[in-house]
Amino acid sequence: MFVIQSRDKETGARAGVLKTAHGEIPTPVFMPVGTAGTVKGILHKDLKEEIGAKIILGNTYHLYLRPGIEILKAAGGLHRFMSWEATLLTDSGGYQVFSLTGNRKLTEEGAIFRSHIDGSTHVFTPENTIDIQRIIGADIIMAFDECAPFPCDYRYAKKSVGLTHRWLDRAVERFQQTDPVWDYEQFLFPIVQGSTFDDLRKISAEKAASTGMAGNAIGGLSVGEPAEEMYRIIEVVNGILPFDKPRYLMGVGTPVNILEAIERGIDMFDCVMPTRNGRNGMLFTNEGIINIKNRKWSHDFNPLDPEGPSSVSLDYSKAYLRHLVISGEILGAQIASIHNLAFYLKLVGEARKKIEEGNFKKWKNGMVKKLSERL
RNA sequence: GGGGAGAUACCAAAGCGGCCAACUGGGGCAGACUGUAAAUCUGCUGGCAAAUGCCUUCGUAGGUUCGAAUCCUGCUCUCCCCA
Repeated sequence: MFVIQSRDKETGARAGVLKTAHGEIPTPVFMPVGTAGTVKGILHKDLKEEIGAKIILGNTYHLYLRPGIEILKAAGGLHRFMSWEATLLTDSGGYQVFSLTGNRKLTEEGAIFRSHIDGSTHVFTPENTIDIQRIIGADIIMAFDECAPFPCDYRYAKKSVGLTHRWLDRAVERFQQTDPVWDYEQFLFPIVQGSTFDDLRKISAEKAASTGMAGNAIGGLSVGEPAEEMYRIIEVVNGILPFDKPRYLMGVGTPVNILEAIERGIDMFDCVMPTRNGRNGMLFTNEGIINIKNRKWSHDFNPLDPEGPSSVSLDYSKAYLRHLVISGEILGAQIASIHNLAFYLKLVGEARKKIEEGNFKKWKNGMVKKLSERL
């Protein structure tokens, strides 16, 4: 499902292509997050044409609660339900184990959740999250894990990793014993955990690799730890994960985080930052990061981004977007999201090009400096 | 002409003797957000020192009181009802 096409000589960066039943995806790739079966506020047409997305995410926890698997099954799976014919990846709900602390209880069997919608109780297990993801029908599905918080003491991290590994065995077994509900192949990715402890991360990477799945993911990062810790862990883990399989760094991150991770051999990314932060007025541009709500943009009638990653970046001015976002207008959220996503996709696309051209390192260093700028 | 109600910081609106530089909304300013419980959340919003402090504010001019946005008197203005 994955072919590496070129490698950077100075770094661990690589360019490849990811193949699923719903298309070919050049890597490195950024995957917009569409938790509830929608990248909030964005039409699929814009996702494809303006942003250039070939793969987006869905979330098992959210889709299971609403609309529910009965409807998703009746609809013919999520692709059909949401009319998205390109590739889909679903997270298992593992992250909700982390973010819904207080509404959940962990046991050996799985996680007992309280629905954030109506308070009802549900249980997620490694097995039923595979079953649910079979029905949802994403091309790439994730193992159910525990995403440990940061900071987290060694004892807890070790215990947590152990649980995640036992859950992984069960998920792989269920995955191998079942067939896709729909007529195409699905791939299961294990998730490496271990907090910020190198030895735990090593054990976890070995565990993930040993499953022989088509790709691997690194979870439990960008949860509050310093960026340098994250980069170190990526290096440790990528030293062990199979080289010829795709590596997915879950939930990361800022443009700089992504470039640093590409340099260390990551192929896939997802993050809510371009959409959520965009809705809240944060814009990633070729000039630097801007808070469009700030007064200083009130009379700036220049395009959002003169280098225009998307047409909206050129069609609308900073002053206009500021007005829309401050007024709470829906269009503001849409324009900001489209622009930011296009920016992210273009950035990783550019990284790919530089890897192929053999001058990734130099380009990356220049970009990191530029992208750290706060305007 | 007669009767009644009210004037509070950018706006709206509480407060009706000390705990009031003054509740709360809105607006304004800034910040946060990393496998989306998020079109959400947080802080600040009289001036100056910016920590404990000091100074000027509640239509206006006086008064009562140890002490007033809060009580009394005059004045100005606004709104409502009846003629």
